[in-house]
Amino acid sequence: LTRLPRDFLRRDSETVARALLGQRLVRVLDGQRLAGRIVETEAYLGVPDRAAHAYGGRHTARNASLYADGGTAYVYRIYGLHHCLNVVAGVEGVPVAVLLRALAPEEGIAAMRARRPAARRDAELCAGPGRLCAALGVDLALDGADLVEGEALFLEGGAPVADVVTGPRVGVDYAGEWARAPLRFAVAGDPHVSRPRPDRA
DNA sequence: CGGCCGATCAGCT
DNA sequence: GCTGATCGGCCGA
Repeated sequence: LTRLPRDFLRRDSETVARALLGQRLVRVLDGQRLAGRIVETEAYLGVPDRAAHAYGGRHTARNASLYADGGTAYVYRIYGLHHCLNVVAGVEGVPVAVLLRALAPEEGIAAMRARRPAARRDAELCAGPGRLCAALGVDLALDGADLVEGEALFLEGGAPVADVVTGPRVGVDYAGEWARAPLRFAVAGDPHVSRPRPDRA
């Protein structure tokens, strides 16, 4: 139940993406804790990364949070209706981040189910970036939130993860070589990971 | 279980 | 205009 310190997040995004596996994401909604263990992430490397929203230094109203200090939340809407939550890594001015793709639900599971009636099993509640946001009630109102000191959405330390698998990032085929780079990370064999699963060890 | 399709919108990849 | 760092419902097998 100890919070992750900011320096944990002020590193390069690939390091942070690996290190976040096994840590906990906590959302406080109506005074209740909804929480889960992070089991799947993707690293976005910023300016040189064709798949990243900050590719080529792009800096707009939508992605402004990417340029904030490590530990800030970057939330954006995708396909018009879903949301994705990123943990900004690095330091202020460096637009690198880690997309949170899946959680193993631990606390407030009934509340998550109420928000996601389509989920058939607990393993599907937070298996996917849009599903995770729906289950925890994360939307654009939390864009720019402080995940280190904030009260509504924050990160807590968890158990270290021994086996990590890697694979290509999802949905970025347009990004050429960058699409195939092994920048997706998951806890090996964890049933709460989204599909398609990464394979390489 | 796998594949297709519609939903819905901000920034142009 | 077109298209995503997506999901869920519906179809057929």
